Amino acid sequence: MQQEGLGVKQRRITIADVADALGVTKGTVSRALNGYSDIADSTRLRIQRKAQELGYRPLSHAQAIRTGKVRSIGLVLQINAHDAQRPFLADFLAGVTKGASDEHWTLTVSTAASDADMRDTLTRLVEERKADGFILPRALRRDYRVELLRRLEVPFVLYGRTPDMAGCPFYDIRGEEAMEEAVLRLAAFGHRRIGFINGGLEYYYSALRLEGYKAGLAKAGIAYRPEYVQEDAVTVAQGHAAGERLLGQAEPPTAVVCAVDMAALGLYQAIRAAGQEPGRDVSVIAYDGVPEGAYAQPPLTTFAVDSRRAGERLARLLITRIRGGHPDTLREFDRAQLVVRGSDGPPPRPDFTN
Amino acid sequence: MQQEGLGVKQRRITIADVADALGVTKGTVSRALNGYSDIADSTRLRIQRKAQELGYRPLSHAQAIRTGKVRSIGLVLQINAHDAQRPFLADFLAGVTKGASDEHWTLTVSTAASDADMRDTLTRLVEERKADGFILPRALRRDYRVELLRRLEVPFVLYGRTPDMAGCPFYDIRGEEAMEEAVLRLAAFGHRRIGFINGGLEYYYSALRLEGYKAGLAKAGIAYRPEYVQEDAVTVAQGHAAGERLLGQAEPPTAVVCAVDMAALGLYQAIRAAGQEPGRDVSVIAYDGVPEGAYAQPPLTTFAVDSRRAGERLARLLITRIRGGHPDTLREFDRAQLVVRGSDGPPPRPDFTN
DNA sequence: TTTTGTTTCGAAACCGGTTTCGGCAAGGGT
DNA sequence: ACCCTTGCCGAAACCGGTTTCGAAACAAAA
Repeated sequence: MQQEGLGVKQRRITIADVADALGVTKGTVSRALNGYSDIADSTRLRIQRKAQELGYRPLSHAQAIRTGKVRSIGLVLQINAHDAQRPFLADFLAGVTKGASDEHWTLTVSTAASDADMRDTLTRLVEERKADGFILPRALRRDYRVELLRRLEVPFVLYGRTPDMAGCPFYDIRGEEAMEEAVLRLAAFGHRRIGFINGGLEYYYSALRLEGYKAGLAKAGIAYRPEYVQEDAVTVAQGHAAGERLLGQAEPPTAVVCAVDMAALGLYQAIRAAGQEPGRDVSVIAYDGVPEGAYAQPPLTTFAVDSRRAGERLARLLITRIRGGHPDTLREFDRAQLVVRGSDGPPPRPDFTN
Repeated sequence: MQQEGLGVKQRRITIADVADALGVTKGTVSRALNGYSDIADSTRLRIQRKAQELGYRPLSHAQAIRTGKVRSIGLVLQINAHDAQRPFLADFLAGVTKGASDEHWTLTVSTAASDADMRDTLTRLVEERKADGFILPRALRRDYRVELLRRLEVPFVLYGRTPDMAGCPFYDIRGEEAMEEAVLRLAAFGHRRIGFINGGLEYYYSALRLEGYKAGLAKAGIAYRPEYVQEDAVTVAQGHAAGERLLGQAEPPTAVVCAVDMAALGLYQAIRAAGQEPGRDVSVIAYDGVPEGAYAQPPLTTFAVDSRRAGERLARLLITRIRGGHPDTLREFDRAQLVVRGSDGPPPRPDFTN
């Protein structure tokens, strides 16, 4: 346990120490440890053993000066007011650092307040070689970060999808499947008037989730009614407003699917303001799995995403990409997990209007 | 591999380029740019100008190999279930990266799931020189991270205070002042039975805030009643439970100060469960300024902390510490900002019991 | 036996910076 | 006129690794 006290501040074990201990040269040690084929197996074994015994760990920034690779994952977070990713941030970071440190990589994070800021930050990190590649969270409909990094020939991996996915590694959770399943579940309860509150318009996921909602309606044999769809609600306030627009109609929905939990919490307020009770008078199924949903009244039925796993998978994908993996093989999907709580059920009375 | 694409991928400007352009040696350029005194001012100016013109930026990891400093701030986040810091994480990170990048530093973040994990992660980052120093968020009553880094002789700066502050740089917000002010404010409204729901016991801030609460009582001339104090509530659920214990008493408080917003939101539930209305029957003042508080019914009166500023100040303090600043001069305080919303006011009827 | 390969490793250059050392020239004192 | 500083900068070593090049040792082929 690293006692080694009183300020002696013991010198690190360098590659030269390992070489000297074995009577070989630094070059031999380096090649042995890096898997070059011109090293006898017996020698490689001796060197690996001794390195292990001495506790030798190469300094990544010393390697970087020759190789150009610093073994670091870059992550630039967009910080804006309506930021639905915040609740998951800690879990997401935990996942990324897990995936990174398993391979002895590290995570370099920065933040950007605007698109221009994002560009600058990315280019700066690339120019100063602070990261070998980037995880791009929250894929946009038209993602300028992708264009930038492609031009700079810097590896990246997307969290989410974007229309033009050619040669673009990504990890994503099929939110559209969840939306479809939500509609079908509500239809099975007997709902026929099912609304949809969508998430952020600038993100591609909102396009996908809308498709999922429509697919669900189609499978359930319910006609699509544009007035039942509200776009661009990612906060409680926006969900509240969207809910008011939905419930203020002559023939309001008896159930609403929300693309984002926080919007659903706002919808709760709108439902109550209309003198009704969420879950009893209006069913709600949402998506994300934020902790607040579990404490809401009634507890929110939702499709939970595993942000930690997402972070870990993204880190792994990026690392193999940087190591030369072909982009088209680096694509991964997961499903959101339905968590049944108390906000959905049969409609208050059977509905024959549709 | 590394096919070196058809993109010209122009070579970086190195220190040698600058030197050649001016007919001087690398050493001269280096010393000029790093403020050595044995360089003529005229030469220094020429070199600075040319470096600027060419867009030369030294590679921090190339510098690091000689200097041992990578110009990176380390941040290891403890990830556990009852994590009150999550809401602020994005803002906090934004602040830290702002403070860091202003000085051309970067932020290396990692996570730890347990104390042992935290130790390992810190030592690993130190051994591999991934960070020159650390920001330690959430100071504990007895902070083993401080002991560890002291022993390793690695610079750090604490977010919060800890009992033994000798030679320990820190930034903190005086939560105790806020608690005191909250009590006085409630007393001014006419409350005499003021409860207190404290935060996480393992953190030193809870000791301080309890003192602040007591100081407020003393100033208001109200006797301290131990049964009015609940400890260790940082989540909605814990706040709910603490609220039940408070309200279940024969002579329940008419106002409650909460050390943590999330606990206050739980207290709301307990108040309603007791058939009363928060803000009208029981006043609540809390601390943190989480966004959920603004959307709660009634909106929560609270002392908001500026996490972004905290992150930025901490980054600056750490950097000057690493540059040799004396620890005892690196101490900074801020105040929390009272945000008056709708959860506090006069007691329902005057109280003469005390 | 000589030639030709192979395998394996040492020697040294190299990456992009920093830092030490010493020498030259100008200035100051006597 | 001489010595001694002092200011300024070039030369070269150095940091901890990686990578190239070539040669020694041995085996296989001629």
